[in-house]
Amino acid sequence: MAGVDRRTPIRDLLTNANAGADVTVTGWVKTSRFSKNVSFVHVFDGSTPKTVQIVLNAELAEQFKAELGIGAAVRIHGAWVQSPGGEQSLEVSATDVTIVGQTHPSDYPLQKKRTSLENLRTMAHLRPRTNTMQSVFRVRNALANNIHRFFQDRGFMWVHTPILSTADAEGAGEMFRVLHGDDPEFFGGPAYLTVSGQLNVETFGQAFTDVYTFGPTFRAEKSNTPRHACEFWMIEPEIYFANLDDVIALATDFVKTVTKATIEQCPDDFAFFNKFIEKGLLDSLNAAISADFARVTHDEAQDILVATGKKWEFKVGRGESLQAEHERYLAEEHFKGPVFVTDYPMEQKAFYMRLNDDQRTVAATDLLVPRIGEMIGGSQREERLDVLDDLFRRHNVPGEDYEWYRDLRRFGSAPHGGFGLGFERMLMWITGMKNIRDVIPYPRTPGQAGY
RNA sequence: GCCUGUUUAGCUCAGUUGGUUAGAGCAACGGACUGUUAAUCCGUGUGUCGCCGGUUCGAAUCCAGCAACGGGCGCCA
Repeated sequence: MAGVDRRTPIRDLLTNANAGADVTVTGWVKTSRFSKNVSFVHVFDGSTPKTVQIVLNAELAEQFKAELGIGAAVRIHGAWVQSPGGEQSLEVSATDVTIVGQTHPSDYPLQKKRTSLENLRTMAHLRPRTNTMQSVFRVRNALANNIHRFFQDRGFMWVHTPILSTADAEGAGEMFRVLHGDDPEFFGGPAYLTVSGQLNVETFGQAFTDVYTFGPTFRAEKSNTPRHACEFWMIEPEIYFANLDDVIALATDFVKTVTKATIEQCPDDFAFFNKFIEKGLLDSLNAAISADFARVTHDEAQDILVATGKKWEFKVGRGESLQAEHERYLAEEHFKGPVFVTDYPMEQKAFYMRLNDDQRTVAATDLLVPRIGEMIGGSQREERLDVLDDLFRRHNVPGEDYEWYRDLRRFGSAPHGGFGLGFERMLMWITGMKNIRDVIPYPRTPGQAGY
């Protein structure tokens, strides 16, 4: 039973249309129905949203009835046969049943019926067994894989930027302090968990041309929203000999290619999301990735908002900042799809973004998408040392803390840019899930890191 | 950080102007029945009404405090 042939994944089994084979299935009971002559047990193993139907004769049913309730771990040996039932063409006619791990339905915290996502968060150890979480995490895996494949196919190098950092002012948010119990000076000073790999990856971009990061990142902000977590994964490509147009072209290619590949790989999971999580999800995703992404400047976006004549909670107009309500209006109602907003006022963006010729705006862009808001934030970086120093001053950032970053502008500087994409936000966009906590295996939010 | 809501059975929730033994659906349990598909039918209520005080003859219900968990906004991805 050990080794490579220890089981047939249910996903593979269900694609085998040839009846007659001897098969072994391992997994957990999803539901079971017993009667005098014939009984049915549905088993899942995580390889597919579908279950395989196991048929038991009266003798086996009598023997195992008490132990085949929801949640039990089982190994079933039997024949792969035609099914008279209406909802599957083949099924396993069991000859041997082994109860590998017992459970009792009356104690089991999950039930055959619907359970709220909120309640599931209180049992992080069991929620992966539910239909929704099964689909979410299969798609999370496929999305991650497709992201790597997108970059690898285009010759990008994956750079493992550090998790620990002593830089405390990267302009991307509050940081978690890392303390060594006995030695506060372990790193020669305060150390923190990274809020972004972008500055670090630039070093490698200036040596390998096209690079990206893909890893965890940490924000110590007490954000209490369905879109924020203290620990999340981020993708940050950085390309050299490139300008903002190249960054936008890359981001467009990225979103379209990766989304399309993931939908194609997980048809059953997307059918589930489309039916139970977000009605019309597939239509809206397919429409988004087959149309051109809109593109407007920050000034134009503000003009659009002013022209609506709507009463906004926050002020609109050139020079004002785009709030969530504005971003949502632009993506959902005005452009009805993803839209790049470019050329933000300098003071609204990070110090490293490239100053435009108007001396007022920077070559930055955010990609706004329906339901999510900001999914990507990117820019061309300031490659001119004198201008960078000026930006340090204007942003009140101590340039002396970034000598190594300034060095990059001294030794073979080249125009470059990139973007940061919140992995979970993209996952929410393609699955229709409404809360970031429900697309992370173990969500970390303020007050919540138990397990 | 600001604003706001929820907390009653295993789950999802109802519970009137404060009133006697606290309810429904589903789950679970017992039984019947069926090539069934979250099967169906019959039967059974399993509860510190989040916690702690207060008001009252009487509190799930009113008041104060606390806690947990959500939602909106900000910060951002």
